[in-house]
Amino acid sequence: MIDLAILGLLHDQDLHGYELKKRLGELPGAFAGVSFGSLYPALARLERAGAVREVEGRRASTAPTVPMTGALSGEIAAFRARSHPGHERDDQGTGRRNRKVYGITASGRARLETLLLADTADDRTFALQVAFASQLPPDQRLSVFERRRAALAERLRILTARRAVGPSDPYLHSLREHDARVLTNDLAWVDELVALARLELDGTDQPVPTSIGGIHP
Amino acid sequence: MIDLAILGLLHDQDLHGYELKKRLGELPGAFAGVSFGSLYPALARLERAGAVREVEGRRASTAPTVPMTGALSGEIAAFRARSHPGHERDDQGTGRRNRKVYGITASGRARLETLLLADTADDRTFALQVAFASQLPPDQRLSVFERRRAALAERLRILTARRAVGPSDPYLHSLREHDARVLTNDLAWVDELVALARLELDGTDQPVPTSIGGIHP
DNA sequence: GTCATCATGTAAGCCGTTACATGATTGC
DNA sequence: GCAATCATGTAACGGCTTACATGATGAC
Repeated sequence: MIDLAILGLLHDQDLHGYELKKRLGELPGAFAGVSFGSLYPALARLERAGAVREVEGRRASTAPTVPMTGALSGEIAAFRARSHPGHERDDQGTGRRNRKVYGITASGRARLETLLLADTADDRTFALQVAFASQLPPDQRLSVFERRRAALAERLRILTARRAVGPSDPYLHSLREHDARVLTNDLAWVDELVALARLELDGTDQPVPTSIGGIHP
Repeated sequence: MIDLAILGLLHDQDLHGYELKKRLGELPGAFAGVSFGSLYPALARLERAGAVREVEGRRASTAPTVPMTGALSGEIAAFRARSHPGHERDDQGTGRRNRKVYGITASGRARLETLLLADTADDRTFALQVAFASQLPPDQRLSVFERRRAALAERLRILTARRAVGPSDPYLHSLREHDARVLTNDLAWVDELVALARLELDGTDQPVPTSIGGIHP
C-alpha cells in the first residue's frame, strides 16, 4: 500500500520524505493518515530493495525524470509552486542540506508497474491505482478497471442474495441497504473509468466489454 | 473494533467462538474477514478483563439473557434455526462438550455501551454502532448519529475545498469526484438514520436538528 | 474407519500507529 | 535568541492476517 503510494509519487518527480508525506495527504481517500513512523521505514526498506535511490540535491521540479505519461504529480508540483510563491526559493541546492531526496530506479519502476496492475480486493489500494492510472499504458489500465468491475459485481451479488433473507432490525436493515447502495455506486464509478480508458485506448466508444474478435451476435 | 462486534453479539445471546465468527460474517460491511487468529485471543482478553464469562452448556436460544431491546441477534438466530432445521438439535447440553460458550457480564455491558457511544472517526466502527444501535436507548442512539453527521459534513467540507483547486489528471479528478459523491451519499444515509431515531424518540417528526428551546426564525 | 465439519487455540509476521528524540533553518 | 517549521529517524506497541497444530463429533 504505502509502497505503491511512494513509488507512484516518485514516478514523476524526485522528492524527500517530508514532502512525500504532504503530497500523500493531498491525495483523496484517507491517505492523509500516513505517518512518519511508517513513511521513513518504508523509504529505507525501498532503498535497501533498490527501488529508490538517494539523489543529489535539487528536486527535478519542472523537468521530470521520466519523459512520457507524467501529468499527475508534475501538475501538483506546479500548482503548489503557484499557490505558495516565495516558499520555493530552493530549487538550486541552496539550503536544507540534510534532507534526503529520493528518486525512483528502473527496478522501482518495474515494482510500481506490478503494484499498479495487482489484483487486490483492497479498496484503498484500488483508489491508489486509480490515482496513478495515467502512469500505465491504456490497455493495462483498462484491464485493471475491468477486473475491479468484476470483483465489485461479485460482492454486490453476494450481498443482494443475503439481503433477501435475514432479520428485520431497522438499523441493521438500513445498514444492509446502504451497503448495497454504496456498491452500486462504486460499480457505476468503475463503469465510468472503464469508459474513460476505452476512449483513450482507441477513440471509439465500443459497447461490448469482451474480446476483440467476432463474437456471434 | 472486534471487542464491539463480540460484545454486541453476546448482548442478546450466549455464544461460542466458532458461532460468533459465523455471525460476524453475516453482518454487512466487510466483517466477514475476522479470523480465528484474532477472534480467540480477543475472547481470551475480554474474559481476562471480566467483560465476558464462560457459561455452562446450552446457549440461551429463544430466552435471551437480557430482557429489553434485544431484537437483533435473536432474530438472526431464529432465522438460522428456521433455515437449517435438524442442525440445531443441541439446545439441551447433549453433545459438543468441549466448546466454550461465553456470556456477557455486567461490566461487559458497560464496556459495550461505551463502545457504542464512542466518537471515533472510523467508518467500520460506525457501521458496527449502527448494526447494534437498537441496543442503545433512543436518545443516545440519536446523539451518536448526529455526531457522525457532523464529522462527515466536516470531511466533505475539506474535500470540497480541496477539489476546487489542484491538478487535472482525469483519473485523479474522477477519484476526487467519486470521493465527494460517496461522502454525500453517506451523509444522506446518516440523515435517514437520524430521522429514524427521532421518530423512535418521540414520534413527532421535528425538522430542527439543534436544541429544544425556541430558536428565533 | 475415515472424511468433513466443528471447535479451539498458538506462532510468526505485516502493516501501521503514537510517542519520543534530535537537530537544522528561518522569521521575527 | 527564540519559536515555529522543516526534516529525519527510533521504539514500543496494537490489531489483524495466514499458517500451523490439535482434537472431538457425526455422517456414511
